[in-house]
Amino acid sequence: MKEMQTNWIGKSSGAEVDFEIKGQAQKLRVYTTRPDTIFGVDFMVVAPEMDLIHQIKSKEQEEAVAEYLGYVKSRSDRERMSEKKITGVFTGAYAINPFDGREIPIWVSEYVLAGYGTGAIMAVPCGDERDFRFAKHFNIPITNIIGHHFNGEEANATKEAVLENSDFLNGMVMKDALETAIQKIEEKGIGKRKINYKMRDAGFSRQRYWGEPFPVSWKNDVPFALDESVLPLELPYMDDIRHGEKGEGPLANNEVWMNSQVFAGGKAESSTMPGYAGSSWYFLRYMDPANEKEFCSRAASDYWGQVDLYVGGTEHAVGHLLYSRMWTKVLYDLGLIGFDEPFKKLLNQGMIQGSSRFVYRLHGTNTFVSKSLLNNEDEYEGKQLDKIHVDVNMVDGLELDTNAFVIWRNNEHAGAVFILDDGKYICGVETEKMSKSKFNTVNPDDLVYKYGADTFRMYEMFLGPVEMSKPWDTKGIEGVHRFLKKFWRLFFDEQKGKIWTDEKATSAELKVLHKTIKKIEEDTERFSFNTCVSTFMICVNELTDLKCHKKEILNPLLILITPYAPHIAEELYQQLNAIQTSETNSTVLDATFPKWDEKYIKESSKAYPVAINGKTRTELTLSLDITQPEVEALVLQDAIVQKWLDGKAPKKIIYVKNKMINVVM
RNA sequence: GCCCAGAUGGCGGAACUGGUAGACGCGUCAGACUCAAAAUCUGGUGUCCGCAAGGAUGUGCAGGUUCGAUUCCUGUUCUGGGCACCA
Repeated sequence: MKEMQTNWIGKSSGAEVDFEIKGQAQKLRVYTTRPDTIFGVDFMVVAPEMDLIHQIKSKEQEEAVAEYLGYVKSRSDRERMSEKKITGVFTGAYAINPFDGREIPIWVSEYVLAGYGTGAIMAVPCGDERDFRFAKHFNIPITNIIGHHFNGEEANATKEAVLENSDFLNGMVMKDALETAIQKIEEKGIGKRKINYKMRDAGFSRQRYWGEPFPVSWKNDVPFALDESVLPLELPYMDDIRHGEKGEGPLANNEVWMNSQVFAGGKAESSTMPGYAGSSWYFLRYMDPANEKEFCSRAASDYWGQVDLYVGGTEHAVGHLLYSRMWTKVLYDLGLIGFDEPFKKLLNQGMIQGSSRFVYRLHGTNTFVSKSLLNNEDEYEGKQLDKIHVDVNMVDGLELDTNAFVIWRNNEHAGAVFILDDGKYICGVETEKMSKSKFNTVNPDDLVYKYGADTFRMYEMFLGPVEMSKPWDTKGIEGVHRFLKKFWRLFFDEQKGKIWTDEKATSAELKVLHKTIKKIEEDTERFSFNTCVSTFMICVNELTDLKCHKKEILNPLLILITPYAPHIAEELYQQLNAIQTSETNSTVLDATFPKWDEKYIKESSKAYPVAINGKTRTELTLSLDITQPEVEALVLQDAIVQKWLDGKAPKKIIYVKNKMINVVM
């Protein structure tokens, strides 16, 4: 998560170094994260957009350079990104290595980006894969400064190698040499340490209606901030929110707004702010929503403090989390709030994935082959196959409903021919992100309708640990539903109706209740919701066995289960306590969470597993305050232990209180 | 390619600090209730040998540490997610 944010900000540390250019006053400034490799520089590369090229190019290379720049211009950004062709041209100029005076050819290539660093790099082919490929492609000799770590076949970006051919860095491990090199560069006055950032998504405007309007006024193409007295600026109501004529935001169509007095003679900005503008700080506003003077009073934010828990998937790592952290830090630096991180704790819930289904079409035909007849997914009897997503709702398990498939999406596959296996068309399966384009989405409404929201909610929790991703599968939802019905039967009987009593609970019943409270408290605390559900199941099973219908037990249990099955808990709570809706404290949500008491749970003995050489052979029930010598005596008396010892004396007997006993022979 | 996460029965998973592997649920098998069905209840269910008692084996794979490893260490394979010319 931190890593994703770091990548997004694009923080990298290294140095900027100036290289003299042979026969010219100009210098070439490069940015590198690996100054330790400065003796391995075999060529320089400048981004095609840099003006410097025209100043340094030689007469002989002028034409070639012009031709290359023309070629680069003809390519779109997308092409440059997707086709990783190795292209470039020599400028005819040479840089001078400041340490050993070596002449280094300066090239131009599109693999270097103008927008990052200085738009120029020092290329070290033995340590950087891109540089290596470039050097190979243009036959530039490669200097090896890392000895056997470089095999001549591919670059090795290690920091662990001992440097060679590196003058004053010789014999040093690279990661240590890094610091030495930077110091030397600064000493010589030819460069300095530098930390670089590259925000990937810096655009802060959207051409749409919904979003906060910008509090600026445009005058002669210059934006001026509005006076604070006219804030907050509110989005005007609009019926028609189509784009403006030139693709601007919909606000552009609202003449009255665009020229409103608020903008003091200027024009409004037609774009609005992106979603994260508001989502980055709304939790602060929630602390003091009616405040007319400021976004949130310091007293309110000091009182409420940081958000205790942030639950979100990793997909929010940069979009939302990163920006709220930034907002918070800015507000903290301004002294407007007293904390510099918005959230105390982060919980990354896993993603519910889709289980996709595929059909296989013979390329260029309307014939589909059952997966079960294929040896691989690419071809069938020498013919190429197309692997196509099908709607999971037309597939029962793995078997495709071929009739539904034919009429799917307006008879798209009318006239389809199927090559079946034993009368069935078997689909391929893959687990992927749930997405409409993959036709693997399922609608939770159907399940809520059939089983109710409590069952659905509990089943989702029962699926497994929250932070784990897994494909959606409704197998097993019946089990949770049965549990809730069984829970209900502790209160109501189909014939007799209400069956709860005011009788005093037995110690066995209290034990069940209190160990449940303890476990639910602990597991909820560590977000282990799946084990909470199973704890409730165990509790209800035990109370059913005990035929316990006592209010003394059932009432605390209802409070306990409220976060897990809120609707059923509320309903039963109201009935059990004969609450009239007009009464105060009439909801289970206002009830006090039950506390467990050690005295009901405490055990005096334990059934210890007895192992011989680590393998469990029998069990011995022993008092918890028994001593080592007592244990040894009892263990040696045991018939099964004696059988395994076969007359020999054990080497030692390991006894771990409350855990186990192991006899080593 | 790089980074992160995961791998345990037929299935989802449990075992929290190294201490009875498989809790709980699904599925399945057998039985009870019923004219029948639904609902509900009882019992069995990792694999292999055995009538049983019992034994062997078992947490992706190969090693290691330990009296004892799903848990710790080294290597490796597969699956999912994210990033991807950022020097």
